[in-house]
Amino acid sequence: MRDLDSAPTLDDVANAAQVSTATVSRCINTPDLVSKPTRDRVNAAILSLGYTPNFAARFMAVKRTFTIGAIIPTMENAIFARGLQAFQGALQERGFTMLVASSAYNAKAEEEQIRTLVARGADGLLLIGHDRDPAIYDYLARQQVPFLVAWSYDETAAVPSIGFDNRAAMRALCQQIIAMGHRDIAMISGVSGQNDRARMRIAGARDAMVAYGLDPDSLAPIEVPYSIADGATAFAGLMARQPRPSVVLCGNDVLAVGALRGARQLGLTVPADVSITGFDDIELAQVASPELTTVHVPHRKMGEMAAEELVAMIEEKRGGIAHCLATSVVNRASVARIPTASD
Amino acid sequence: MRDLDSAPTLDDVANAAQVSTATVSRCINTPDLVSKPTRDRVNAAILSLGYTPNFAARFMAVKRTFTIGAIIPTMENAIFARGLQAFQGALQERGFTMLVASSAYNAKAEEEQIRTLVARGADGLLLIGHDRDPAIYDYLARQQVPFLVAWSYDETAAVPSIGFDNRAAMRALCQQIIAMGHRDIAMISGVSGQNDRARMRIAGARDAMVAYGLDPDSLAPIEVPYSIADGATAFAGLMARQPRPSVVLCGNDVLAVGALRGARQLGLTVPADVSITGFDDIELAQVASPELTTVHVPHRKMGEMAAEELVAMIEEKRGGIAHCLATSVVNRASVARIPTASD
DNA sequence: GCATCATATGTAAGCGCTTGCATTTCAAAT
DNA sequence: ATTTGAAATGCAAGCGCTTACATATGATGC
Repeated sequence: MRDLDSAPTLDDVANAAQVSTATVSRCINTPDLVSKPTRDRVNAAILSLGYTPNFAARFMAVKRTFTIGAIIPTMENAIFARGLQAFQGALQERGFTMLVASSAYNAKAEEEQIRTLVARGADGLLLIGHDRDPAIYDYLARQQVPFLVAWSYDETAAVPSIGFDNRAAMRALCQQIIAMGHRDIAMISGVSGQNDRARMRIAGARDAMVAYGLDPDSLAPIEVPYSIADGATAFAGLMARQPRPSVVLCGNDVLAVGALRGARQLGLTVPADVSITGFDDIELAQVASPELTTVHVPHRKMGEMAAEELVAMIEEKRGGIAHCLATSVVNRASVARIPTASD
Repeated sequence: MRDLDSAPTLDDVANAAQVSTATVSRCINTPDLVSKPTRDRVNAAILSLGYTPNFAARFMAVKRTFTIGAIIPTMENAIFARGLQAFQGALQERGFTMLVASSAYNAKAEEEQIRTLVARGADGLLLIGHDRDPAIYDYLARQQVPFLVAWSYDETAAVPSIGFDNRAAMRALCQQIIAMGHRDIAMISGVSGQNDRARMRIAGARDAMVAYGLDPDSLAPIEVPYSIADGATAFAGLMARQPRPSVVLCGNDVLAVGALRGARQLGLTVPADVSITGFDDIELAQVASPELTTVHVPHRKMGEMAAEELVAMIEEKRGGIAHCLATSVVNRASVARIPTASD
């Protein structure tokens, strides 16, 4: 009689089916090695006991979990959701399970999540962006856990990444804005401290300004957390500047929607009074009114590629290969053309 | 010399610090039982080796992981994100880690995720909605894993839930709609098959119609997956009905935004030509234009309470206590008052 | 009828950790 | 000086599983 006080174990099944634990294990993992009658008996026992293998025990024995951990900055906005969903889908096709943890844009928390996931035997990790304490990379190396950085691409970084060129993407958008006649450009950025994506987007905007002979320092981006409310507040601040910006570049769509709200509160019409752009092209961008001109990022594709690459790294025990995906500017209704007298 | 081929273990640390594994373990878990000099020596060894405890091994020894699993239908829309974020926050305060998996509204996948999380030693589980194969509840009971159902409240259900009364909430909204003069009511619902929330919302709408002497069958809800595109398509179908509905109740905000888009495509003005309502009150509802009249759900509160309750269930080894949170109708701009000739 | 071999099953070690119990150490009390 | 007990540490079993190796069972070929 097994202990009713806890979940059934391999042993319980073995007893019930009158075989050894080895046979039960084989029934589960390599059924071909077990004769049909025995197999049936074991399966019946498994079913009737409601047995599920204990992962931890299996992990200890084989050192594989077929689990991939993903640590994202937040679930609260849709930026990562789509990519992750695709990531998970692709993973599942390959027999892996995804577990996600969110760090709330907090470096310390992220580190803890990483340790948690590794300690739990994640076979690999998906991380967002490059910026983090080098100690974490040391740790990962020491633990020999394959990992991949996504949502960011940096050919100079030592770690493999699958993403897009945030800088070039914002540069392209900003160049187009300038070409449309805008000269007084402002920007609302996410907090760039531990966020290379935010930093690169700022850099891209400055690049474009330099290319057109504008003073990049006049961009003077204001940095706030990625939320609608913060976007609105920041926008109000920007509108007080002299000269008043004719366009506000936003670090992402959420911020842009906030800016839109800010404009409405100020009684300004977008894009007639002021133009606004986003970044990411999440659903929000099309729901907003006016619809946002933004940078389209192939989130889904990125998630799939990340899964593919990460699994390959694990299975083939090799380093990762970086991939850079193309982004594109999508023009919608939130940007106006400005007639320029000269220049 | 330890095997450089794998992560350092307790043994490695013990060797390096010249103590037994027991002492190292105590250093980590009950430092008070270890003398200062020894502790320092051990900590130094831990640091220099970059040691992290192996969770699986610890789990095997103590049967606790301080991990809670959450299985949500999707990450793709914000419905669950806010609640989960709050859930995770509250969990963290209590020393637990949250791991989430998404089932993509697929019952089979959900079952697998549940097993995965349980097998990985989750101390407890957060599930969304009541509808699922009874076998899963059996399994959970047999494995003795505490779990809590959220986003749904059902006092008659045998399992503990923390949520709100979807039926009453929709009833309240619909009653108000009728009171505003609407008689031709249509509805776009999520797929109600394995989704008690969707079903209850439909039931609530019917309740209201019955209360006002309208034929509830005329509601004839059309069911589609929760996506903007599907909402738009469904809306177009509804507008072809005779008589044309004066209001379209939507199963959630995402669908409502889709309906809004559908209306725009048809050249209809909301709410002048047709009214539209949502459910959930996620950010989208305020970003949409016109802003959505919807049912406000206290997601954040729900997440926090779920965390509190689940942890209590685990720590105190007791059953869960159901809680029902209040929802409220929030009136914004997507519903018009209709002048009724009579009655 | 016996060696040979494929097939089916069992035995037991080991994965990394915790923890009850045993042992050692050392200071305080007698 | 001896006893006593608290404090610090070590020993070793056990958590549930996999798997190399050993063993048993028949069928096959000579």
